[in-house]
Amino acid sequence: MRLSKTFVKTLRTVPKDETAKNGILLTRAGYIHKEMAGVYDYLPLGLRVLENIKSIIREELNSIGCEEVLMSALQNPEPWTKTGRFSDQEVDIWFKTTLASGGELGLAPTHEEPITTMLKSYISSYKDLPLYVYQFQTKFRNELRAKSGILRGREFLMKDLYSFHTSEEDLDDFYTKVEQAYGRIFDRLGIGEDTYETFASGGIFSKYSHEFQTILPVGEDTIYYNTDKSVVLNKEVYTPEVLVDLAAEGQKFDETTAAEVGNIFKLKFKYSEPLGLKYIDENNSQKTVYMGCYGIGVSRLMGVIAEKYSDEKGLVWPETIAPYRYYLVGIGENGISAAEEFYCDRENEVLYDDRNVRPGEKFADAELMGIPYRIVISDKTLAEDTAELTDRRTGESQMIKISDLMQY
RNA sequence: CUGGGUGUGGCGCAGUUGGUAGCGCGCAGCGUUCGGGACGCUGAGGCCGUCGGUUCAAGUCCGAUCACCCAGACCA
Repeated sequence: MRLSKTFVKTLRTVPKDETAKNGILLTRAGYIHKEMAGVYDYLPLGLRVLENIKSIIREELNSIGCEEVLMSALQNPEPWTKTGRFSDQEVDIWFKTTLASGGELGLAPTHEEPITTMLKSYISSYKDLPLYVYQFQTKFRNELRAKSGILRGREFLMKDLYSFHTSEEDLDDFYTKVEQAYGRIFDRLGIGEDTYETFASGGIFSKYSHEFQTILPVGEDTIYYNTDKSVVLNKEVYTPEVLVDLAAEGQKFDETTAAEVGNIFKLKFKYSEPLGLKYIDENNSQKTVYMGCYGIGVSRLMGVIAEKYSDEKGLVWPETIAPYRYYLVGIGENGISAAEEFYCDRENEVLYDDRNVRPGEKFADAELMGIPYRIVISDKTLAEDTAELTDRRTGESQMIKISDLMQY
């Protein structure tokens, strides 16, 4: 991308209505634009980060046999009524609206009901199972109070995966596969070190669920962990009985705040039963499908990573999700034409600052935007037949041969 | 939802005892600059969140309402 051609601009001042670091930096660097509280637009750079996060998740889920779909955001109340979840007393974060003809609609806060209902059209035999279906989808939740930049929005992007099985053992097996896939995903996103699989309350049909919590000062959850972090649990289940359950009684636990980036549930029959998702087994008898669900907050992850990877100068994206790998600056007539030559055919990995502004401004924006590597080609470096390569994270520069650079 | 705070050009702000809006950044033009957010000159851009009231006169006073921020509660 040529910076001279995009509508996005960086801001020197801190927006008045952002106080969380992720909101401030992402806004200043031109990744997001706020529409209203908890509702954001993703600009070209922000969209690329989101897409990079999605790609990593997609690769890992596809590798364990998941299939991607895209379901509707508008919700027919009927299946939700069957599970009792269309009630505002049950689920108090619905956005609801009416059809021109008078009927009521909801904007999906999650998708257990519609996917269970949808798959009734496709699952009839044990031969159809297991099945793992996921999507990246905008969810709507009418939060009483949106806050913390993109960490807690009313409209946000989520990956939700649902699995369907003929037995509890099969559900357990797949659940383990997802746990492992999630571990790989968070590693690749650069937050593996600080992300813990955490015991949390499980709802009606299973004792516990698991959350993936990333340690973060502005996180909304409180978690407890033992000395070697082999047992980590959410405050909501930090009770003597649970510690006994986990064979961790008497151990010393420390407290910290964390942001929930993923949550996995063994639903079993919670939705398949009331919605009638059944199959015929080998003996020609009707059985109810076992289900699991597995979420990852995609837009929240972008905020969490922005919070974690940043310094006083701006963002510092991990290479795996950075919108571009290189930030290119040409200085002087010859420097600029060499930069043009390098940029040619590398539009997808190079953010080329071809604006007619002074170098200092470009350097400042390169740092604010958090592009992993900055390449500067100037008449001065060309005199040595080199270009300067600077690492955003360490700030260290090295001179590389122009001929080597052009090989990249 | 409870408590506190804030709404004035694209962004950040000032605006006195009520008298018809100003600064910095940004933006446009010209010139000088050009490896760490340069500078000079010229210029464009706002019925002051919204509605109502008081007044000869309201950004300023009164009432209502909406939005945004923070803390808390809530978070299927």
